[in-house]
Amino acid sequence: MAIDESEDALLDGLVRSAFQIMGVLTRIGAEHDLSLTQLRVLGILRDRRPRMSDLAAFLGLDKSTLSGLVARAESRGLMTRAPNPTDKRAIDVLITDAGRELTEQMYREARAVLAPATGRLDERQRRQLAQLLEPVITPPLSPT
Amino acid sequence: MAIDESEDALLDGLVRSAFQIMGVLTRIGAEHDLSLTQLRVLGILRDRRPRMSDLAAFLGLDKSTLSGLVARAESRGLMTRAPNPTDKRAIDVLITDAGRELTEQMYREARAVLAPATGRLDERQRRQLAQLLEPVITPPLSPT
DNA sequence: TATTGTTATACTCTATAACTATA
DNA sequence: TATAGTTATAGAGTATAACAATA
Repeated sequence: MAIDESEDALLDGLVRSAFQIMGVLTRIGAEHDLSLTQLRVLGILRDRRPRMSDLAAFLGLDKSTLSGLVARAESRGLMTRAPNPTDKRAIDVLITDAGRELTEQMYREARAVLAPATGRLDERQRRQLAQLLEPVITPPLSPT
Repeated sequence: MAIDESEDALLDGLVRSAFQIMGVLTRIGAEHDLSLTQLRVLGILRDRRPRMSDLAAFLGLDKSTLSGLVARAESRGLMTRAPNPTDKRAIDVLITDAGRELTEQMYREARAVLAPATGRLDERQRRQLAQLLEPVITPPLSPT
């Protein structure tokens, strides 16, 4: 079987861009006393209201890890817990208004920090890059 | 000032693909008892021999953090430390043969895990995606 | 019985501060 | 004086195991 160079080159590019993006998000999160995972959860909660166990599964974390993470964010007023309407065992996780505002601010900061990088592409190339990434990305949690 | 949709869409795609790639690398690293950072350092050392402080700066970590990280990897035979030839204060970090083999194995594993995702593009699209990512990526440490 | 979530515990990663050696 | 690296220490993130409540 022949070696597929295009896959190697793509993997390399994806990995390097991933580390770069993670570096930016880690720093922006840290400036607001948030871990990368907390920042990620806030991003997910912007348009979803998952139960604890689904969120843990999607993040690849143990449910006990999420208990602590949500508790810390809740004590800061960024997330809330609410009983799931249909399953009395389950707890839904929700973002608060303050959490939403903070998330959007951090997103704007990330956009500004990465502007020099994304600006090396013209608008047509940016659209094309976003389109090419789309099929590669795993679908996120279904809404609800 | 008008909102630039193409930048928002691109940022969103980059962030989501970054979390996906990080998830894969984190899991593969964990299967080999390596943290994501250790995996990343091994990747960097494949073709570089940086001093501790340059590596720490590039990774955005404190030098004390790197001391521990390299010590743990050294005790497992994956990296080595050697005095810098020109500055007696400095220590260079090198990958060992065992470290190189492990790194390449993990890279192959990542490639296999991501094959279903990258395979949703044809070869021409993969090349195009890799090319579009290139300008966005921050240049890594200069060799040596 | 199986699943959801929490708590107690232990380990790893990370930064800060204090120190030694060299520039 | 400033820089390179190490060590001691403390805080946050994570998983495992044991538990209570519900399906």
